[in-house]
Amino acid sequence: MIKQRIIELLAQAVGKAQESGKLPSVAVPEITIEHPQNPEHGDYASSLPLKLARATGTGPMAIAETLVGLIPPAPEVESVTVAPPGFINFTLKNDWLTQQVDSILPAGSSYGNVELGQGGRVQLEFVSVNPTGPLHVGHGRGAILGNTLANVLAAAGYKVEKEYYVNDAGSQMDAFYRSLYARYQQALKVDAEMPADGYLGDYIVDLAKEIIADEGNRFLSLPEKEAIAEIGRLGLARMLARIKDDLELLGVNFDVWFREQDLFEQGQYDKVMALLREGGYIAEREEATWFVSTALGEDKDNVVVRSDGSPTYFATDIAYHYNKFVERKFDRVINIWGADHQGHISRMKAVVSALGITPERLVVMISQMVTLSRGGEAVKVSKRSGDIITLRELIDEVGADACRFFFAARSADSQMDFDLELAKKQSADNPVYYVQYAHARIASILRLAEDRKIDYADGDVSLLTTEPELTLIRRMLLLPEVVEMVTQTLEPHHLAYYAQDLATVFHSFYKQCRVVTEDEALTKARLKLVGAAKIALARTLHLMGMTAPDKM
RNA sequence: GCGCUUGUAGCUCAGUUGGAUAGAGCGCAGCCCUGCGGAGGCUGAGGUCGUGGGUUCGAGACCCGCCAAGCGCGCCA
Repeated sequence: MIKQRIIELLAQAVGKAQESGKLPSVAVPEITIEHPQNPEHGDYASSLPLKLARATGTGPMAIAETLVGLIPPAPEVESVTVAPPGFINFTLKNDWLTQQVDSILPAGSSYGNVELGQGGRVQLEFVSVNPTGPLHVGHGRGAILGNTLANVLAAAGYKVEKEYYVNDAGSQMDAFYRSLYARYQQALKVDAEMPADGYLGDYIVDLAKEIIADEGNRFLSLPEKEAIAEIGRLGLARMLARIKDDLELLGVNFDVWFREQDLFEQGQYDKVMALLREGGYIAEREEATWFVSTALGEDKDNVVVRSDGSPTYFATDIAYHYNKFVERKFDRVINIWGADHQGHISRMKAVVSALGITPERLVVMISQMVTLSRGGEAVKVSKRSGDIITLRELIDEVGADACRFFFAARSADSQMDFDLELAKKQSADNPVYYVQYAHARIASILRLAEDRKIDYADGDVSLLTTEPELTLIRRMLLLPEVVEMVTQTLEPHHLAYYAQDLATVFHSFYKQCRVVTEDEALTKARLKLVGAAKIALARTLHLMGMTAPDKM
């Protein structure tokens, strides 16, 4: 990557300066470069002299001059200049820029890949909604966040595994099973009351009817406990299938669906509890079993086994994370949780370190709340009451691509209001279409070239000399940097902004430079250029899980 | 009360981890179709970056206080 190359050039200059004594041998801060906002300042700029000035007690301008004199000539770089109060500005060579078109074209759908991960194994666990009801829009946000991140990490050279943790044990599932049983009975004209902690949504009624259609009334004759277990199993399977369908509509899929129940059946729960006990992290008190988080600096201890002998969610989550790190040996685990789980993070980190795992290997991202409104009026959301806007309704209204873009374009840690009216309205004039339109326009140009049987494989990219052409190339070259940034910050929203930026630059180029003209040589060169732009746009859209249409 | 997150243009949001003149989309006021897709291009108006201090060559970003919003602080998950 060119960015890395510039950093190396700078590092070399610093090394030489210190060797020759032109620069005191102080510790050199990490060399960073950035894109100046003013294009007159070149393609890359470093404020290294300003930072070195403090440590060396020398004037930043003098340091900058010294370094610039020691930067070796490079085929990529046109000029290196000093600018007050102590910046070093790099400008790239035009021929080098145009040559990049010839390297993007063969890269194709792998364009944008970087080697950061070195095959490190990363697990991304996200959505993981209790299968007690359909997904709603907030879950969609987490799904898109996780899926986009997975795509980017894979592009950065990590081995990524996407996982959905199915909470098929625990009291909430129990309430779901009992609710379903009550609805089942009611549908068969048997007097039954909904449990006090039951789920009231209509989808349970529908589920009960589906089960009756398939299985009839045979569960009525079973003892209640057995009937609930049988119906529960069927309901769970159906609920999971619906969740899977909804996610697939969004283009989100998982490599592993991990069942909470397995932690018990495979003995991992017992194993991890024994480990914690050996480590002295377990205390018995008030008839319950506690994880002594306070020993690790937490505010309070947490119950792992209730006084009735049943494990808490926290307890199984401990076993689950033991499984991730120790049994399955992921180098890094990224969990995406909803904002309401935020209080769970620090005790999870504490318990991970109690198990002897470096807590830095666990990253928990919080996807903030999505509130809903209709035309500015808030919509209350509650799964219990059944008053929810489902993810599926949203997809039906605005389409999967718009959903993907809309959610991915916002940073995870600021909460967002989703105005359903606005989302609909925006779908006619949405950045989604702006970006996809750029791709379709290029496809149209390439179709024209094909119709006219123009073979541009031998196009000479050095003919691309005008400002709109070079700007477009510069923007395409940013994609690997964006992939790198998203990988480092775990903030996929940069991708959405890049997509818009790239599309803007293309549309502007399109207005100023006609591609297919009488000038055969220039036509071929520009066909190569837009071909490369198509590759960059398509890759960006695909990383976001969106389609890159050739026609709209 | 304590913890996490947020506060930037009328609205929705970026701001590359402390750099040069704070940006985009929508909306608003205009302009541009003799040519590859006008779902487009161009110009303009619009900002005490919640607030008060501090750190330094330099702060929207970092530290402290305050204000406001959301979430959390269960033997729920």
